[in-house]
Amino acid sequence: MARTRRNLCEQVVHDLGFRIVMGEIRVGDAIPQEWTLCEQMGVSRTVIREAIKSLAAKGLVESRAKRGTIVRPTSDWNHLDPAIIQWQAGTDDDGRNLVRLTEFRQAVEPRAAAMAAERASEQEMQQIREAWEEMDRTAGNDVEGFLAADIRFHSEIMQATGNPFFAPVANVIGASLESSLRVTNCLPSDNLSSVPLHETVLKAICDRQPQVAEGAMLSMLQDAGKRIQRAIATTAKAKSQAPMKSQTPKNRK
Amino acid sequence: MARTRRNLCEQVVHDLGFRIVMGEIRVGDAIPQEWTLCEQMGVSRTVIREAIKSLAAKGLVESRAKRGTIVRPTSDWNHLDPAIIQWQAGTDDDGRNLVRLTEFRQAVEPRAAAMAAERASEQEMQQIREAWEEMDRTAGNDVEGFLAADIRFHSEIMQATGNPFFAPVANVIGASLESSLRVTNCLPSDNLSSVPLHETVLKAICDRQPQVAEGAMLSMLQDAGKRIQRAIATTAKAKSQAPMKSQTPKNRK
DNA sequence: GCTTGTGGTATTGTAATATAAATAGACTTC
DNA sequence: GAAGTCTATTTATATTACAATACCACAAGC
Repeated sequence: MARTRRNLCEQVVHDLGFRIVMGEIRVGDAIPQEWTLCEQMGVSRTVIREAIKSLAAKGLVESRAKRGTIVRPTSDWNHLDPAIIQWQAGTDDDGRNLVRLTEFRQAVEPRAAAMAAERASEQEMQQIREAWEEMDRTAGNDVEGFLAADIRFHSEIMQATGNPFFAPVANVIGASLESSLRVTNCLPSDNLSSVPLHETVLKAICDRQPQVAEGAMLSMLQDAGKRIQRAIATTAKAKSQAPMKSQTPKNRK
Repeated sequence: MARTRRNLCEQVVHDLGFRIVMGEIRVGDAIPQEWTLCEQMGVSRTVIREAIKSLAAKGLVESRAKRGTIVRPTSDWNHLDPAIIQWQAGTDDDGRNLVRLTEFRQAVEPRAAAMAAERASEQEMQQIREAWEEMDRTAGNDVEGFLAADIRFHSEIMQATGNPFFAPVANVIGASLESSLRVTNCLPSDNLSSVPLHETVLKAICDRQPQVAEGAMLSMLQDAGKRIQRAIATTAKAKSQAPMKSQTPKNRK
């Protein structure tokens, strides 16, 4: 699916990675051996091997001579790797993954906001403020632009913690917001309500009030979590109400 | 340095990765080109390329034809990757990295403990309990064994959240505890005091008391944080007091 | 002078092939 | 039947060749 990637290797990584994450190859099982993959995908062994090295670096697989390349237990996967998150989002038909993403954010972001309030530099506060201004500008009309600004707002806060271990959380935020947009299927006007919530967090950080920032971030995320739960419940109901209507094949352009 | 790794590629990954993380090659700069690395390390281009693919998968570098392979900004690094954490620990001479590790744990683990209390399965609770029993058994005599059990205790809690996005946090925990052991340089008897703290967390999880688990985990980590701060302060003072005494080469067996 | 195009060139990307090392599984030996 | 040995298969490494790409310098045109 999707457009051709920058090079062959990335394409193979994406293809194999997705097949593993979606469960086509189960944990502990071996993926097809190198030559088989070469023939299946029409590329040289060099490309296959380099792709497998990429997947191994992400913790997805492990290669050993003669035994083949086996899929490692999911607890070893680097779940915060952008690629893995993307592949998982692609298999998230019932929104369960989105719930987990949000849950993780609720655990991490409040404290991160507090830390940002404690020691964001002037420049970092400026970055956060600019992201918020962009949200304010695009709310109500430009859904794509608002999404990008929203992601940037939260990512800048992670940056402002001054602790690099928070950086990978930005990947979760991005995936969560994108996925959320798809699931809740909201109107541009729905964004308007979240602008003041973000403003509260922004002000608390700039005023160096960690407690306030933490609380505001938490309630913002809990609010988002509730919206997602509602959206999932309704789509699940819609599905169970009309399970016999083939697959709604019509209005897909 | 260190013993030879499983294969050539891993050795090269480790070597290059460490050089990048320690800052020998700065962000934005290009690493030596493939042939140069081949000659420097005495391996074929195949090995170098596969190693670079590994590093690229971890977000450390990015290759483009003709431009070379450049080091990506640190915000793109997968800071929760076990290898990167290990390399960073290797450059952490002043304990600043350990402080960051602990800080991150303080942000994540309390909520994780609460989640575990909410929905750990019987089996998961049993795993946590077994880890604690192992801590109890080794405290006071077996430093290595206690460390392993401690790591397992916290990792099992991450597992018990039921949310895979918490899994990579286990890497931070492992590195933090190992590094902490080195920095605080504690006696086996010092472990005795942390057993009851862990027991409180264990009991709260098994009794399904999220609030209690969260609070207990937080105070445990704050306690650890204080100990680390103290240890760093004293070593820093020791260093500044005697900066001319070559490198204390003596009592290292 | 400045922009735009054009080709040379160095570097990574891909391919093909050969050989080495490792190991699962069959086989042999006692 | 247990332990060691052999063999075949698969990954690991090496080598070579060529393709694609993008930096750079130089030339052409405004």
